[in-house]
Amino acid sequence: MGRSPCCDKASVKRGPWSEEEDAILRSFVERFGNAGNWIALPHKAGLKRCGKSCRLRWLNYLRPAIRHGGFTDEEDNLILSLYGEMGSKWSVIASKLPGRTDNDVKNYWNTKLKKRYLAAVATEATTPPPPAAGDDDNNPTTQASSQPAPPTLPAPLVNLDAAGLDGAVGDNDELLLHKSEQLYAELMGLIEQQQYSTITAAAVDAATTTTSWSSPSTGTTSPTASSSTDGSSSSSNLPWPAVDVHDSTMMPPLSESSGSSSGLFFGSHAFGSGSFQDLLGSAASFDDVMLSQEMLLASKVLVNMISVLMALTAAIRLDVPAKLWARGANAPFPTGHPNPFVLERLLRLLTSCSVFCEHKGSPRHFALTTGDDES
DNA sequence: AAGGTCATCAACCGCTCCCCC
DNA sequence: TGGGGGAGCGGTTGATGACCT
Repeated sequence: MGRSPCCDKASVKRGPWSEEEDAILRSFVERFGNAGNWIALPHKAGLKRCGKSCRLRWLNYLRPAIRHGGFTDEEDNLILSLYGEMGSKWSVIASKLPGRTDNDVKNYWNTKLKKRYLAAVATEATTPPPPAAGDDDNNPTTQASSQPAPPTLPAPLVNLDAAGLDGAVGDNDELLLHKSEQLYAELMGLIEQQQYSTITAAAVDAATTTTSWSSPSTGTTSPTASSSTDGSSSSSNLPWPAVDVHDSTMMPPLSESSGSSSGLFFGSHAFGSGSFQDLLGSAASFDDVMLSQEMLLASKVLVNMISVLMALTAAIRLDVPAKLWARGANAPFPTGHPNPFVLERLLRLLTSCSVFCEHKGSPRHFALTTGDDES
């Protein structure tokens, strides 16, 4: 029992369209549109084609202002970014690219960009885990804020060094822009992943009633699951506390005034008294966060990391496109709970940003320092 | 030169969404 | 309110050409 087919497949022509058929379809649609019904259009136009086929042919090929091939680097980056943000929503992605069709974008992804994307994932999979807990010499926070030399850090998700960023970094703005786009895409992917992390409703309710943003150090709960040295192993079962990530008091002051340092400033007022630095120091080994059972704290680390990463990736964009910036600032924040795996990855991504800013020589790497340093 | 392999992309298929009756 | 049907979408297929052996 299936639904009836949209057309009689025995009586319609299939396969590539001829120039004559294109001309008939183009002429008809330009005069009458789809006449209110794509299914009926081929009969009215005198075409021996399925209505769906006519629609597809018009939308993907005959429609005016359609561009085929020749994707620019900017389009590549946007597709990568949007894919990381929303996945294979090709129609939505195509709508952001004037003249591009969803079919074109989908094909381009499958034949070109997907390989690049998978290569990045493969590179990430071969990188070593973050250093063990208590290895203060590898604390990225303290070194990024007080030492000019790049610290010894966990391997970045996006291998910036492999792209030749050491040395004459400032000479290759295109590369820098590309890398920042990669970071941004990775970040949006993490946010999406975070949104799908699971937690029981009971744990949510329990945590919500016992935690408070204003006193992070006291808002603790005891997870029933044991801590793991592998952050990804038990993530879906941990009863992370609820945290209202839409609470404006938790948000750093994102601003579009990229020319002003204050617009990218993340002071102690945004994170609580120095909590970001403290947390990042702890999170240099994510296990520390787990073992300390400072679950609420960890929740805030996640949110703050996302905020900082958004600003960082926007800051190191050399031209900071307004639309991208706005998208970063307004992107939906996770409403779930920190998945340890995601948190660990975020830490490493943040590390990448930190190193990147150091390489870039950007004065904005103060984003990794405390608010007190800026005043 | 011929056969094989791979990349590309137009087109198709089947499903879901959503509007209308 | 529920069902029918068109529109739209994402995944997949297949034809074609380029490249390799």
